[in-house]
Amino acid sequence: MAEQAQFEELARQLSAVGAVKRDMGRILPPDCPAGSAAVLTLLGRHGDMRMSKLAELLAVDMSVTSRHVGHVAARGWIERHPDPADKRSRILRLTPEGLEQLDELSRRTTHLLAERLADWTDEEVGQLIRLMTRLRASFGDCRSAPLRLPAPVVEETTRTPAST
Amino acid sequence: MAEQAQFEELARQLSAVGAVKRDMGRILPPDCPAGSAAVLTLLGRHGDMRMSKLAELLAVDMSVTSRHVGHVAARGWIERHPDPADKRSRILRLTPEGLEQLDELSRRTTHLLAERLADWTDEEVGQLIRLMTRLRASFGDCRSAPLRLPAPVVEETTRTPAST
DNA sequence: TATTGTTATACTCTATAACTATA
DNA sequence: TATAGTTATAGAGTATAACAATA
Repeated sequence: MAEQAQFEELARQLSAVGAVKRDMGRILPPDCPAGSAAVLTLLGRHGDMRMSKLAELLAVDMSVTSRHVGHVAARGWIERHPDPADKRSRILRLTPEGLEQLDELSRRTTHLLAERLADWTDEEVGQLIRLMTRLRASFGDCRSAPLRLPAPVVEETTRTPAST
Repeated sequence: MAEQAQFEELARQLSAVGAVKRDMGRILPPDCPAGSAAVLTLLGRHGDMRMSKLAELLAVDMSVTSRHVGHVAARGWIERHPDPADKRSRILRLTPEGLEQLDELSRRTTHLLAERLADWTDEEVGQLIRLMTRLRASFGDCRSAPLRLPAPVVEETTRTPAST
């Protein structure tokens, strides 16, 4: 088990990594915001799937997924086919144009990372990937398990209260 | 230098880490969204500072910083003192109430991470912190250096390689 | 009655641009 | 003229809730 100071530092790093994400977002092709890029990437990796499956992989609510998918479909990058096994479902599939868009995405992100991480070794990048993957796994499907808050210590603690 | 497949995977992990951040955000105290928490955390760590310095640490535009600071100041968690050396500037300082709020933040995030990362070793957490820190450093202050996009492969590459 | 997916609404975070007040 | 900070506006991402269609 790690120490408290480490946890605080990790929390800080998680908060700050947003800057990196935003930097990545700036190179995305027109009409293809981060949400759309994530949809294309996951469909490219895992193949055709239903909305619910995609929402799970994206780790966002299905309403959010629906919006992203709508954006992507409106541009002809994916198609939504009815699921013969369940008429409520829709099967998502990349179109050839979607594949092209995905290739363009790969080119851009790869190029950016190659530039930014020019002095990283293969092993270092691999290690970061492994740790981030594990981090996500450790949080996993906690979206249902609200977690126990530490007893709300509104009053006396280690620190003297500001007597009002 | 790492391989392309690694860069794509890292991009995916960066995109997906948002789920972890959102999970962390759900435990924040009332009236204290992530932006406010970041302001308090950085002031607690680095001590009093000016807006511009805080904006740099947050790695966001100063207009964004101004909004977050306004929110935090409105709740009495920080004070904005005039800078005697430069009347355009304002020095930010945590109040005792801000310190309490910061303690509560620490408690909650520490508790959550201790729960989620119960099976992580001290060394593993430290490694993730080091790699994320380095990642941020590698991206660094690239907000000014727009970066060269890979030649827009729409038609033939009219312009190639940016020879430094 | 429960589940899949969509839509409406609201909130947070962010950047750009216009503005003020100082330097 | 340039810089520090504020505010207005707009865009992206997300969650909740209400809803439709089907299981």
